[in-house]
Amino acid sequence: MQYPSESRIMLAIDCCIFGFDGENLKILLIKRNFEPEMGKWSLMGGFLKSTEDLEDGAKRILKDLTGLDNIYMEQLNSYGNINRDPVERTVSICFFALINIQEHDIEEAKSKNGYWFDFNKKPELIFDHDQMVEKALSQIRYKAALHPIGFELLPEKFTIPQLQKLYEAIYGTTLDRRNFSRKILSTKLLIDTGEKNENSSTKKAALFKLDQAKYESQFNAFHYFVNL
Amino acid sequence: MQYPSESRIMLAIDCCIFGFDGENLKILLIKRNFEPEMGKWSLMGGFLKSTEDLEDGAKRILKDLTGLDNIYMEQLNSYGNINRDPVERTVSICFFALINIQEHDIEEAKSKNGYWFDFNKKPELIFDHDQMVEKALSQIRYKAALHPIGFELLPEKFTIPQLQKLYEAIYGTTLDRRNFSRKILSTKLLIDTGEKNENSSTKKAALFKLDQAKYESQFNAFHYFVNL
DNA sequence: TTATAAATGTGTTAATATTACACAATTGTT
DNA sequence: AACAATTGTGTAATATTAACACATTTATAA
Repeated sequence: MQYPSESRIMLAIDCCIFGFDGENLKILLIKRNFEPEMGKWSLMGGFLKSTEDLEDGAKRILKDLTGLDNIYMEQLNSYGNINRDPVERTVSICFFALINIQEHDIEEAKSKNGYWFDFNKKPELIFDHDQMVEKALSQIRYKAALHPIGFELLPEKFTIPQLQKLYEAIYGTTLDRRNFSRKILSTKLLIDTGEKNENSSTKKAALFKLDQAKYESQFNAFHYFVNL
Repeated sequence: MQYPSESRIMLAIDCCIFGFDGENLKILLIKRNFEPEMGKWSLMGGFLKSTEDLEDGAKRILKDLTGLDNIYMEQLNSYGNINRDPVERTVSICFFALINIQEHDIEEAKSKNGYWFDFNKKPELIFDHDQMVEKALSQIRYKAALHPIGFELLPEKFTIPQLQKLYEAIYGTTLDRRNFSRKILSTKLLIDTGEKNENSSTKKAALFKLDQAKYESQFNAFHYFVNL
C-alpha cells in the first residue's frame, strides 16, 4: 500500500554550524563546486536518504562534510517555498550545530572548500540560507540566555572571562564582568579545576569545567544567564 | 534539470490546534475514517502539495478541516523516523495553532469527526502524534511565558481573571491574583474597554482588549508574563 | 629589581522586581 | 439587609539585578 503520489518531494538537510575562536562567533560555510550556484557560498547540506531518520541524516551530513561526530545539534526549522531551489521543488529541514573549534579539527571540511567566517563578515549565501542563518542566530540567542548551550562552543576547560566573551559575541553587547561571574557561578554548573590558563600575559584566570552530571540533569531548567 | 531521485519522500503536515473554554486547555482531534489506523484519533493533517509553500499548505489544511482561516499558527518541528507511518516513509512537518473557541465555530471540523478534548483527557493518538502534542505544549508554555500569544486563545474582549485562568491552565498551576494583574497591566498591552463582563453572578470584571498596535510592535519583546 | 599596565577575583550599595499577604467594593442570592 | 463569591487595589518583606571600587596577579619595560 502507498499513498497517492501527489506529493513526493526532495528533502534536503542544511546545517548552520557555529564556532567561537575566543573573540568572534564563527560560521562554517562551504564554497559550492557544483551546479546550481557553483562558486557561491552555502551552508553545509545534503539530501535525506530514504533509509535514515532526520537526526541521523543530519549527523551523517555533518560527519561527511566535517569529519566530526558527537556534536551538539538541534532541529531549527523547515523551509519549503516553492521556488527556493531553482533546480526542483525541495523542502529543506535546517539544523544548527555548535562546535568547539579549539579541540576539533575540520581538515575534512577544509578539503571540501569549507571555511570558517566571522559571523559578522559572512558573504551572501545561496537560496534561502541567509534566512536560515538569521533564524539560527536568533534561536541561539534565545536558548543561550536560558539554557547552558554556550559551553558547547568552548574547550573542555575554560575561564569565566572566556565564557563572558562568548556571551558578548553571541549578543553583540558587553556585560559587567563582576555581575556575569556571580551569575554563572551561582548556577553551580562549573567546577574549578584548580588549574590556571597559562596563555595569558597578565593574571592567569582559573580554568573551570562543566559539572557534567548537573549539566545533563538541569539542561531544561532555566538559568537566566543573560536577561533577554 | 533534476536532482538524482534518491530521496523524494511523502511530506505531510500535521497541526496541533489548541483552544480554551474558560476552564481548560482544549485540543482539536479528529477520528480517522480511513486507513491506516481507521477509528483512532489523530491530529488534523494532510499532505503538502507540490504547488504550495509550507505555510500555505498548513493554512489550507486548517481551512479544509475546520473552515477557519486567519488563525495564529507557528511551525513547530519536523518528524521523520523511518517507520513513523506504516504505509510509506513520510516526513511530517508539525504546526501548532491557537484559536479562540468562543468566537469561532468549527462546524466544518465537527462534520468531519473533529472534536474538542480537554487537553488532560485526550486519548492516545496515532503514529508519533502524542510526541508532537507534547512538544507543542512545551513550546506554548515556553512562548506564552515570554510573549503575548495567550491572547490568541481568548475572545476579543476578556477580563483579567479570564486571562489568569488561561495561564493557570497552560501551566497547570495557580497564580496570585494580585501579582498577576499587576504584571499583566504593567505591559500596557491592554486597553480597558469600559465595559463589564455581564456573565457573572458576583462583581463584574472589567473587559479589556488588546492594544493591537502595541501588540504587533512588541511581539518579539520579552514580557515575562510568568516566570519559568 | 622595581614600576607599570593589563587582566582577574571579590565586596558593597542602591535600584528594581518579586512575593506574600489584607482589606474594601460590587453584585446576585437568601 | 445580610451573605457569599468574586474583583480591584495597596503595602511590606524578600530576592534579584545593576552599578560601581579596590586589591591581586603576572609579563614586560624601565
